[in-house]
Parts: sequence; C-alpha cells; structure tokens
Amino acid sequence: MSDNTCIMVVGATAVGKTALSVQLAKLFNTDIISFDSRQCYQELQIGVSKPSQAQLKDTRHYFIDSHSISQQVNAAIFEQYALSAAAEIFKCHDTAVLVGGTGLYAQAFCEGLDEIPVISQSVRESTRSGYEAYGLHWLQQQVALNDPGYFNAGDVLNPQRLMRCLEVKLSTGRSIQSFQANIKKVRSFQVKKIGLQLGKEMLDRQINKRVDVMIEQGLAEEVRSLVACNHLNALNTVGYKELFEHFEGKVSMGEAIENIKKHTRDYAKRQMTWFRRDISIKWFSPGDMEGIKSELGNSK
RNA sequence: GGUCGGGUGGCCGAGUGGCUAGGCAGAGCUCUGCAAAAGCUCGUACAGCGGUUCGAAUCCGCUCUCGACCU
Repeated sequence: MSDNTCIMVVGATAVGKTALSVQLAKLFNTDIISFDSRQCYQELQIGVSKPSQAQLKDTRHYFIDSHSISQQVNAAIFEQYALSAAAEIFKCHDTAVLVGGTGLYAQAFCEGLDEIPVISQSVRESTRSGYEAYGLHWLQQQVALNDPGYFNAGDVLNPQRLMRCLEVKLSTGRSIQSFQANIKKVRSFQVKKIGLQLGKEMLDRQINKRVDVMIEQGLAEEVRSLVACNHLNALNTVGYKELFEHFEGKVSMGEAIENIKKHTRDYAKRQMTWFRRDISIKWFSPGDMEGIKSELGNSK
C-alpha cells in the first residue's frame, strides 16, 4: 500500500467544514475534493454555500462548479469522478483533502458501491411515471409481483427504494438484492476522517445566520431565475424548493425563509445521524486546530 | 367581597362518563446509483385534593389560579 492519505472532513452543514478544509489544504500544500451533492452544480450559487471566490482561486477544488443541473449526477458517478481526482492529486502530492456533507458520497468514495448495470432511461421513466400516476400502492404491487424477495424484506413504504428495486429488476431481470454483495472495496490510499461538531444551540444559530445572509445576498433572485428548472432533481434542494413554493404563491416570503431554516436544521440532524455511526471519525470542535493537527500528525 | 367564564403533554388545539384526536416544535433512527433525497419510530397530558361511579379529562364539592363583569 502506498503512503497516500486522504484527509476527509465531515460534519453537519454550517459547522465550518469549508474553512478547515482550506486550512488543511494549505498546511499540506495540496488540493481539495468536495463531496457535496449540490455544490458541484454551476447554476447553484448562493443557496449551497460554496467556498468563496478567493478560496477557489487559492486552492484547487474538484467537484465544485464541475457539473450542470441538467446533467445526471449520483453516488456512482461521484465515486468515479472523485477517484480519478484523487489519482490526479497523488501524482504530485501524498495527501489529498476531502470535504463535504453527503454521507453516501463519502461512503462511495471510501468503500465503493456494488456494480449494478446502468438502467435505461426508458425503464427509469416508466417506473417513475407509473408511481406518479398510480401511487404507492401500485408501486408496492409491482414490486411484490416482480421481486417478492425484496418486497418481503425491504422498505415497502419508501417509494424511492421501491422504484429503484423495480427499475433494476425490469432492466436486468435480476433482483437488486442479487447485486448487493456489500463488499468494501480496497483503496490504494488510507483515509483519516475528521468530524466537526458543535452544540445544537450553536449550530442552529449558525444555520439561521447563514440563511439570513443568503437572503441578503439575493438568494430569492437566484431562485427566481431557475423557476423553469424546478422539476430537476438538482433543484430539490433546501433553500430552493421553499422559494419555489413562495413564487408559486403557496407561502409568504417570511414563511419560505422560516421553512428554509427548519429544513436546514432537519438536514443537519440527518447528517449527524449518518456520521455518528462511523466509528472511524475523530470528532473535534471547529476551533480546535491544534487537536486536529496533532491527530493528523500522530497517526501518520 | 360577589357573579360568570376558563385552566388539557414544550406550544397550539379537539374532546362533555369507557373506543388513549390532530397539528406544530422536539427527539431517536434507516440508508448501495435522485441522498440538501426518500422513508420509519417516539408523547396516556388533562391545575390540586377529595367524592360519585364497575369506570372521570369529562359529573359533584372544596382549594389554587387566570380572565371578564358587578358592588
């Protein structure tokens, strides 16, 4: 195994990951790979809290502004993208910094995803439109019929999982379970995970502040300019969907802003639920640069 | 001092003798190709004390408390 190391910074939204990642990149004189499922889109700016222009100029960032909202991006695509970015970085450095809040993407990068054939667009479309037209009950019936094994074991109230199961079966003729070997891939680098953590009150305060600043910076205008794209998955994003509701006349501006704050809190909570169970993460408070440095130094 | 109303879980709010509303906020969790997504789970609370009753948040009495009005 090589000596190459990925330092991975994780934590809830608004906790201060970006600042730390830039500090670490400077410290190790290297580049950054983001694993944030929304910051990769060029069209999304104010609402997704990207690194500043100065930070982007100073430090090379991968997976920031790298895609368009009209492109398909998912965990598997990210895995390939990030692995090749890491290989690129390791040509000249022995350390890469990763930073983000999308747990599934982090997992895909560290452990890989099982190989499942690409699903044809037509199968995907028909599965989706079937659900939209006939509802959950129809979906459950289809899964019970086509993949009873999954139906009996699976999450039958979760439409997203059911659709995935159905499209795999319809497209490949095999149950999705037959692909899920759950084998962790071996990487040619080691990973050190640094978690950033703040008390609930502090984090809520930073979330509220961040949202207020986004509004001041003109988030509403940005969202208005994207109304025509509101059906795209990339726009199913906190900060955007709430303002679409406002522009559709469903809620007042004040309510939309409150909803953004609430949904950001919910999101942060889900992120922590995900990261907490990863025992390889070492947790620090955002200001504890000394602790983080010694952790990275000692274990090397 | 008197009369009349009220007091329901963190908040809002229904319930008028047995069938544990509901909403919001909050908490816990799941996670293999849409993940800033999608989904799951969690509150016997009825101001207090006593009584009636097989059974009371619901009826009766007293106490406390909030409000309105009266003298």
